[in-house]
Amino acid sequence: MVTIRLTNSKTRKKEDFVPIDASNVRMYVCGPTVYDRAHLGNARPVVVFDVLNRLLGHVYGPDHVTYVRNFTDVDDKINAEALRRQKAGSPGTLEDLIHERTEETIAWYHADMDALGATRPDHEPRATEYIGQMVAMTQGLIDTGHAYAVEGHVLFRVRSYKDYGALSGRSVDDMIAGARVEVAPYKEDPMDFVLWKPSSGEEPGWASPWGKGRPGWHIECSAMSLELLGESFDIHGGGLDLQFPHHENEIAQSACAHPHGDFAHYWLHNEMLQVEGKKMSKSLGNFFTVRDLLTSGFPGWRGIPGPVIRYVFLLTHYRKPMDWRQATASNAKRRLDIWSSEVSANSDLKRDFETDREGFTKDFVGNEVVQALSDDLNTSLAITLLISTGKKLEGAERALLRSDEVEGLQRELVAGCFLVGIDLFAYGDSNKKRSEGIPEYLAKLIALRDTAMQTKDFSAVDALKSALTAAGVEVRMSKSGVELVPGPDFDPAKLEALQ
RNA sequence: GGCGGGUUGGCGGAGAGGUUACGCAGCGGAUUGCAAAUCCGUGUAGAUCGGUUCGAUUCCGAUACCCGCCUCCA
Repeated sequence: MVTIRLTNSKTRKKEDFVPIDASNVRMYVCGPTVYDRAHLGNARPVVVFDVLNRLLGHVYGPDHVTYVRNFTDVDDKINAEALRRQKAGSPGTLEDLIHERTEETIAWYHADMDALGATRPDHEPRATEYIGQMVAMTQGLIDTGHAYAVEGHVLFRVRSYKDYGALSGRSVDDMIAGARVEVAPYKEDPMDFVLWKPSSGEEPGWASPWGKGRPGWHIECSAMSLELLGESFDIHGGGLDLQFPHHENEIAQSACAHPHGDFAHYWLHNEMLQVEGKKMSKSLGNFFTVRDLLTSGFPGWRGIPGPVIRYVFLLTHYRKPMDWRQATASNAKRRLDIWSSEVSANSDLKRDFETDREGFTKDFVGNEVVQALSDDLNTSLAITLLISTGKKLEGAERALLRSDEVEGLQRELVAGCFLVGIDLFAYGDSNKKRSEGIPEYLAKLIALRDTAMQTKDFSAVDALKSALTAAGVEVRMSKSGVELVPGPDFDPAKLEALQ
């Protein structure tokens, strides 16, 4: 069996991955707060841990991996949006509006992440469904002296956990030194963080021993991972920005509430996303959602297919800052177009793959690709290997191959792509859909060109060619024939206008 | 101020203590009604300084610069 190696934030080292129970490998990843559309940065951990989930499934069997990713549906921003809607005249109670908002956002999230080829986790718990467990865990922490209730709040006593700060490499004293921490008069120590806080009149709240209130953010993940994965599990993932304080606080809570468990054995953190070299932010004007990219893309484009976005993500190792750039996306699209056209004509292959994608992948994925992914998710190297497989199917080399060799390379390419979450056939099919209407122009162009070859008058050919180019269709002519390829800015409406 | 990460050819981006990464762009050639595309070939590297070594871009140390986190932003 392949040994997976992962960089563990807890030890800062790349380690062999040894599951607690190989028949049930367990992973928890912090999910989104569902108050609005996911932006591109939100998608990075989704793709990273989706690849890991697929790899674990490949190595241990899909039925032997449990992947949990939560929805945080208790949040001030959600409340604010619901309140705004109520004031704008939306019918229903505030609670209805909150529910409406979270349901809507979760549906968006699913649609957007599905488009990126991310498999849905086995469990997607919502914080509001685990309030009882959070209250119980909080009470337990009070009982053992790790937390205290004051003025309707419950606070975690940071000094009661000696390893606090170990994950992020800080000491409580250092943190206080440079600190921008909220100093509330009721805190024993400025670093103490909230487990439960009171809700005012119109805010949503749940009954608790400390009055009507709601859980703190950190306790949510501790309670949900305990419920679904147990006191000890294998992998905990999330963005690097969550390492402190969120993950540090999770560890403190879980370790103190369940001193006999180990909580997570391996902590994985993905680096952040940048846009054209800068941090994505609303003030810089380079902020966009996944949906924006899927439907619009770059200026002049008409949407970027999800697999193309995923491919761009895969080009950068998850522990390095990733830059989202138009040039990279263009290259990615081109590569996927080439790959899908290389395999799309093989309908037997398509049928085999679509009958059982996981089984097909298991059987035909290249060993080197699995090795690359197993080495701390080296997706960039995996892509390089796939490029080299793809290259063998192009150009002069292909002519030297026997048909069974071609078939073998095609299988390897399809399987390798699927292991990193790209379905080449589905991608090809959606491309075909986009280019509906093109074939008739192809026929027209060929006819015009044939005539022109006789008459030597190419004006009609050139006119149609530039019209097609203007509509975003790339025109490729050679001795062997004419090919029309829709580009990212292909606009069917402009094509209609030609008639 | 504290903590962490990074610095590879024009750009992006890997592996390996000694042997071509790779992709894009560039350049030369083939092909082409023109152009694009395609095909063949090809140059360029590892922040700085020091150490270990027969030999380091790869290991160790220092310096410089960049980035992130320390704010319920993934």
